[in-house]
Amino acid sequence: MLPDDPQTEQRKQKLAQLREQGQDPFEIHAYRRSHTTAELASAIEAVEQEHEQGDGDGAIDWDTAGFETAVAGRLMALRDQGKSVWADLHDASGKIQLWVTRDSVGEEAFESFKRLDLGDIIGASGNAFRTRRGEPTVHVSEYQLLAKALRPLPEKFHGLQDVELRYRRRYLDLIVNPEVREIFVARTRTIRAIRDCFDARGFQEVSTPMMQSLYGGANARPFVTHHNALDMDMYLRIAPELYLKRLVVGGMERVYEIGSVFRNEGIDALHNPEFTMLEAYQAYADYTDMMELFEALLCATAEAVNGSLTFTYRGHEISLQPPWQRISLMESIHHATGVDFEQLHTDEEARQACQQLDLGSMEKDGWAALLDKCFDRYVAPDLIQPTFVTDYPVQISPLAKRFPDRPHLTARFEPFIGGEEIGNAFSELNDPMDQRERFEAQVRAGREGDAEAHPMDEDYLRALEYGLPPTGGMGMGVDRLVMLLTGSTNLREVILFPHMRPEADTVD
RNA sequence: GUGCCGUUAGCUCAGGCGGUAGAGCAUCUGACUUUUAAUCAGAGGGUCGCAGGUUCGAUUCCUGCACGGCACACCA
Repeated sequence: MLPDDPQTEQRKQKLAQLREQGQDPFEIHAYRRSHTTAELASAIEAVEQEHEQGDGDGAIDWDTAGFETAVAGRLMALRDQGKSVWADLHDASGKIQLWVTRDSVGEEAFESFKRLDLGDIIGASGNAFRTRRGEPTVHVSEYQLLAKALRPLPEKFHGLQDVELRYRRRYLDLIVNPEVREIFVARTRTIRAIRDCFDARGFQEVSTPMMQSLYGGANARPFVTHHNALDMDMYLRIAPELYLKRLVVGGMERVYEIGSVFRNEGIDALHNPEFTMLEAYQAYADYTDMMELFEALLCATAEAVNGSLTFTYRGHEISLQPPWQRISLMESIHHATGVDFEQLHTDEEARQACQQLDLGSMEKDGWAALLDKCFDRYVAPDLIQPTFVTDYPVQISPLAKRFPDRPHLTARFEPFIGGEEIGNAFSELNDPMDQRERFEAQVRAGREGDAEAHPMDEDYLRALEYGLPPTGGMGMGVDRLVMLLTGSTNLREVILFPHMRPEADTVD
């Protein structure tokens, strides 16, 4: 059990006292309210407008014009004035002021109202009115304690600042930092806009396994778990890709999935081991269709969150107005660094060519890793306005289709906004023989120490052998999109419960 | 994983060249029937992250550990 501080001890005593008096708040099962606080504020405004439009002369007499209301929420401020108490009541929609007077609730209830604590959940009913200072208020005639808060809340003015506590105790963060709730409203709107966008285009939302006996669809290390009854290790998925394409083989021509994926790697401002991925596949389409899809998705989500196609991210004014620019991956690197990866054919040549650049230690890096480093360092940070980076080399695109006339390149792109990659898309490789060779190359890379290489997936190859239509596919990190749209600079600001090491006191 | 920095009251933060600490909010007592970071008067509250070491004495110095932040590494 966690140790109690004196304030908690005091609150527990108050609860014990209530129980002795037969007023245990935890015995209450429901409270029927007539208004949320936001509804009540607009209802009060409506009364005022009616008064103004009618033959209303002068001030409203709230004793007659007011109306009965019942609200419920968390007590967030108490301003005791002796024979009257002002309180702020917060609910999910906002807040409302309560005015409790001795005359309105009676001597006994008035005294026990004063014994309530900040954080207590109460329901209150009474006459709605607006104070002289303009605050919509309920003049309480009856109230009920619905749940006792046994622990004191963080400070009302500064809120909860400690980032560790904010993430560990997100409930507290949500109670005292109203802007946090806004971010998660934006997140919900984003996901709803994504669904609307796909649904309108005739896509079917599906769920594919999160626990898999074989992982794939991305270059990442998986988490391993164990199924006891089957006595077998399983992997948490790193991507839904290979399952979704099996569905396209099965005739589900337009599918998408929004769900968690898990990657066993470091944690930082842009990475959480579990994050939310969107993937979509469209039969008879190619990667250029996916570009349009990205443009449509970003526009729809930005409208849903910010009501505009332009927004500010890290000081940059960004416009999502389509069409977005396109640049070729290797040309952009050539342009920025003078290194032309298309002319480099071995790891050694690539290392030679990169000597003059500031890439840190390169001994372990091959051609592909150096290309990545060059791009990340010299090109990506400048891709502020939405840009499709195209034509990825086949070596680093094991699931993407080649260009017939340029077989070393794939019909693949990654969109960048604000200097950050927000997704990945390509024309899907549907040639089972080519796919087998790509897997074999991955398996070789794995044997040579690439921990993120794909394993061989015979069933996926068999599915391709039944025939995958030409298909365009895309993936997007939903959390990063929400970061972008909300101006957040840390992924954990848009994930309700980001991963943390266990807190010593709370585990046995 | 490596390096640097941090951890002081429920919360937000000061402070201490080694002699066990302060403020604001919150809490408690009292005053106050239009307040809203209410106000006024008074009071209580601390294993200074944990464990060792040095020392007459450690919250302060040293070492280790835990958790967190930032950077790098790994990685979308």
